[in-house]
Amino acid sequence: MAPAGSTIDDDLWSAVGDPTRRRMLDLLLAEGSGTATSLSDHLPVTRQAVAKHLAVLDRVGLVHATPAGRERHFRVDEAQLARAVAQLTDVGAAWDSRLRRIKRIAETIQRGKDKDRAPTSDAATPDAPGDPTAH
Amino acid sequence: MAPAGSTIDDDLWSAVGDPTRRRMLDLLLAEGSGTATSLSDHLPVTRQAVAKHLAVLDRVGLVHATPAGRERHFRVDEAQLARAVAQLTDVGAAWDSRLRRIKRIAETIQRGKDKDRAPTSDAATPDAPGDPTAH
DNA sequence: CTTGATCTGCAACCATTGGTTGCGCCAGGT
DNA sequence: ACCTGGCGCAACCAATGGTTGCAGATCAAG
Repeated sequence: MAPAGSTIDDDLWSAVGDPTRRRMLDLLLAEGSGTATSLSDHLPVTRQAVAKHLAVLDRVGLVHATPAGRERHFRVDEAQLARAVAQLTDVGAAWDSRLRRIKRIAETIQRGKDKDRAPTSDAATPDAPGDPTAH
Repeated sequence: MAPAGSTIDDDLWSAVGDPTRRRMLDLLLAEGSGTATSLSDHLPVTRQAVAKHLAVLDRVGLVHATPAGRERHFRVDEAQLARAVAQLTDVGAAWDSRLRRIKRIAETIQRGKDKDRAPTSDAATPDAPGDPTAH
């Protein structure tokens, strides 16, 4: 267990990795903005839990708060979310291509002479519209 | 906090959501197969931790083990991983389209902005067909 | 066959985190 | 002035990622 290399933006990933947080982002995107309590109305968790999640999302810059009277309105930082999405599709694309290559090799080996490819079950999405975000 | 909708395939997501598990899948894909100890050699965590992660991945069917002598070799279930990748890009696409539409709306508003401003009217937009976290 | 080196699984234990309840505080509408 | 609704903070609980330590297999030699 030697190398400690980590994908620098793991924070973004794990921020988006939580189902609740994904749904929160969804709601925020759908409604434009919202407070902890307003979000908790549409979620199966308490206001305080939502507040914590908002804190997390805020820390990685996926949302940011604007105080309005006695309320704190949150809205999504679209640019940052775009970055996250880019990473998502990035990883997806990487794995996808690997799977594709492996599958190709397997076929090549199996039928040592036929080179054309057959419809290989449930392939994922085609090439991701990949964003040039590292890797 | 009312609706308790939990996306069925959240398991797949959170399985892939962990950075360590992602790197494990990466290693397995790269090397074809591996054991807990062999993987832990290339990871910053102990063998036992890797074993636990392998258990998780096994439970959701992303990998499966084949006993070989006194070792247990794990290899990736490509089909299942393909499904996971599909979900990844799926969510990514959903958010992406939302971001795009929002941008469009923003432009529209800016064009006609001088007078009346819609409070949260854009909130009522019927938006995407389904819960993007669902599939 | 015995010994020793590994590879494995199991158990106890710690730290983080998602979640809850409960409280006190402050902004506002009546 | 008063009550109401929204927030933050603190205590507390359960699950999980991670560690160390140990007992049980199994292979390779001696």
